[in-house]
Amino acid sequence: MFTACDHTESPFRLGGKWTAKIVRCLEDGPRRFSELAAPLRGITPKVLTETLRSMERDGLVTRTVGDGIPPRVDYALTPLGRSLLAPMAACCAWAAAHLPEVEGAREAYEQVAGSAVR
Amino acid sequence: MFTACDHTESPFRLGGKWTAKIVRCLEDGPRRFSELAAPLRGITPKVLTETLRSMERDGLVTRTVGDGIPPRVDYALTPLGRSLLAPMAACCAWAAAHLPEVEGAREAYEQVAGSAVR
DNA sequence: CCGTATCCGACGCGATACTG
DNA sequence: CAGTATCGCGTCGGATACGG
Repeated sequence: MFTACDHTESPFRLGGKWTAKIVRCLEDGPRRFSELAAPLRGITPKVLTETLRSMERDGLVTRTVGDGIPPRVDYALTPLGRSLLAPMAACCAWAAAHLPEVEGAREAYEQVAGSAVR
Repeated sequence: MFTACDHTESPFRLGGKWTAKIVRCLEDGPRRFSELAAPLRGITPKVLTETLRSMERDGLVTRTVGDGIPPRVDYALTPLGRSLLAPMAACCAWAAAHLPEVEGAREAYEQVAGSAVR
């Protein structure tokens, strides 16, 4: 999703299940691994690691490791990642505003589909 | 992706591979099935049908069937679907503007990862 | 022209358990 | 604390062929 607008193919997609939420969690500053996991309820450490790695790979976040016991790792948005905040906020606002409409449309559609079968 | 911003779970995601492109294809008015398939190079009829159905289900597009030979079916954005254009344009603009950066970051990351292994 | 039917591989995501 | 190691399953997307 959200490749360039000219219908060319692009190898990167921003559509991971958790990506948007992680960006927003990092909006107000760096967060530790466990600080990210807490608000993202239900995410497993494996998936959180995977997602953060791919975001790091794409230049959206940085990963800084502190040396000590216990370990401390901080994740932070890069300027590139920060530039994502505005467009993503627009989409999030859309979702928040129109979720009820979508759900209503779904219910209405189920009615029609259900009656069509019978 | 792009559920409500409050970290609640939501059953709907806008992250289909072709959804965004279809919305933009419909921006300037209704399009027939084949008119959609043409610019979306590589999409199979099955997937196009599936995607359009789910968008119809969510109230984003309408499907109007003309009676005649050959058959004619037009797809058009609903007001709800049209309201998606603005936020999506923001994301598409981001992608267009920052795609090179992301690709650069990927190459740089490959360098590091590759040298780390060896 | 506008789809449907079938089959299938790949990947995303999760559960669970374990480690430096 | 911050991960890694395995395993598994469901969904998404694609190839191909056929139908009204």
